[in-house]
Amino acid sequence: MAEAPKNFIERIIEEDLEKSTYGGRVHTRFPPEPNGYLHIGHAKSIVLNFELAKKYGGKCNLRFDDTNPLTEKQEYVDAIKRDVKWLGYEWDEERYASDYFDRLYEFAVTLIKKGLAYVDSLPPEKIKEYRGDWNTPGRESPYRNRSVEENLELFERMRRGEFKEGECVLRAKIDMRSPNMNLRDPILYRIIHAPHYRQGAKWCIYPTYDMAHGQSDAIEGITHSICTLEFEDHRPLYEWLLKAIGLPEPHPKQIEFARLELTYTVLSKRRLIELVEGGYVAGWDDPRMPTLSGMRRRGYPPEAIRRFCREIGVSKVNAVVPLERLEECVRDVLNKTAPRRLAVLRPLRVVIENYPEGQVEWLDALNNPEDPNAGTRKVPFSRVIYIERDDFMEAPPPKFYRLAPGREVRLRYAYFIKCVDVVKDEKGEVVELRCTYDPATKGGKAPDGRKVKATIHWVSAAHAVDAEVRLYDRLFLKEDPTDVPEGVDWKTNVNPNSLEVLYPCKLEPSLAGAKPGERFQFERLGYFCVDPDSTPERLVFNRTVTLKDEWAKLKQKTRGEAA
RNA sequence: UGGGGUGUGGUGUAACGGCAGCACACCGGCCUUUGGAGCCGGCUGUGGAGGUUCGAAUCCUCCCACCCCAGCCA
Repeated sequence: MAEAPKNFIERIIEEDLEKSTYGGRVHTRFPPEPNGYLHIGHAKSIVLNFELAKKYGGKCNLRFDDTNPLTEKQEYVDAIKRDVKWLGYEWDEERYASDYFDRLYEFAVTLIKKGLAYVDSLPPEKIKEYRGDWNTPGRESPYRNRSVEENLELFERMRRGEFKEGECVLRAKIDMRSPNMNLRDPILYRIIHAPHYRQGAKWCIYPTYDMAHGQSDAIEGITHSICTLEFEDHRPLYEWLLKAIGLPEPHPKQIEFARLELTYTVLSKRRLIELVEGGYVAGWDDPRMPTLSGMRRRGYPPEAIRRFCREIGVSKVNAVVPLERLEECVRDVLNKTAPRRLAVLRPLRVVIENYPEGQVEWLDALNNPEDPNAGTRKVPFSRVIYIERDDFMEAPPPKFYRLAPGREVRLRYAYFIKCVDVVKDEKGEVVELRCTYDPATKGGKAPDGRKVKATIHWVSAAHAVDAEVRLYDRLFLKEDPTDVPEGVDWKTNVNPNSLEVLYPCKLEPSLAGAKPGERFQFERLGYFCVDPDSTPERLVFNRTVTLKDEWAKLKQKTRGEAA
């Protein structure tokens, strides 16, 4: 068998395995901060970390990087755990950086004792000023050379709450002239007089990311600490701290990869919050949101998201992936798994003149042509049916194969019908079609072998179940939603038509008992998922994704050429 | 402007000194009781200039472009 192509991270891991850098161990972690909901970008990291562990017989922890009590909440922890599980992963250990606060404090004391950290009493503005910039080396704080004893005492007083926020911080003593800003005496501990959602009022000093992350990795025995590209500059600090504290070797290895970007999507926490708080969407789980909870509600199967994350690969190149690619994965999975049903979204009444009044036939329909084991079901046929408005045109253009005056088409699983008359209202709008059917074509087969160009879907009017259907389109008008002229709000790129609600749509009766979360293909239309808002009295479906539509593409193309 | 990183078809990724491959998209054909699915075929690429080498996407030099860094966020 041909070797599966390896990404650069797998290469590094295999080299470590070969050299036994970590005694043959592989231990990764997914380290979210519980201050927001997980989105498709996190999914890339989740899939990467968990599947790397699995592939090499290692472990993967779920670790909450909860070092900032101002923004973190248990609610987010719960949501994150739910989403990771939904995606299909089980962590080996559930850890919290906040559980390490005691040890982290001891690490800080160790650094002070080694003369590698000091309490700085410069106010925030001064610290910023002393840091310099890219072209100017920083200056050393006048407090940089306090004695170990003084630093120890000051740090202890910080812990006891004797200082106000901003009055002092603990800093690593590295190099104020370093071209890497992260090495200009980075802040390790700051004072925040706020209770922590897990630690309560125990602490009023909290470690920064740099102080907490690598040390947490080391505590947990993480071997490969995978993060995104923006932390590349932090790696020297990551390594410096591990060594300075004297954590046992081998130290975990930080590896950076490019985060996911998707067209027609924003993934920054800040922007996602703006969408929710600005009322552009109904909430974090709005089916238009790129959050995992939104996608779940939209009807995306977790398998599709996993597949997508594997397909896009891992590298260090900032890459924007077309949204269509995700949708293609969704279609792929649903095509194999979603039961087919007949549903008419925009009903047009059709009377079959030569079909006996009052007669009903229950016809056999395949549940899934892709899956022979899916079986069949019965759908009722009668004299009055609904078809899709789009499936009829009074003056059909070339290449339009569906119903038109005088034309014959097949009703899926039923009969051939021919349009003999068009009924309009006073405004000239088509309100009803009069058709005839050919009794010899029952089941959709013509014994004389004649062909029709199209097969359309339909629902018996007398048996139809009414439902609300929510049609979703991309949330933004532009591939890059943040692309706006100077001074213009990026949210002007929000698509005003990203949601269209249809009612009453007509469903075949077998859909009557559909439960929230159930997914179906409405034939010729797309995949649909029952929304949690759905009740037995009023069914609500979300359109997950449309089917590929050659006709729509053709229409668009000819329109483009005409323009 | 200092530092760190990255450039392979339209898009995303392989090839790690030896035939530039794969997937998606796109185009064409076949098939079809979903204009779906499936099947077959096709197009398009190593950022640029030098150099080393029998041989360079790969090594060297210079240039160009893009991304990240000046939070007591992560």
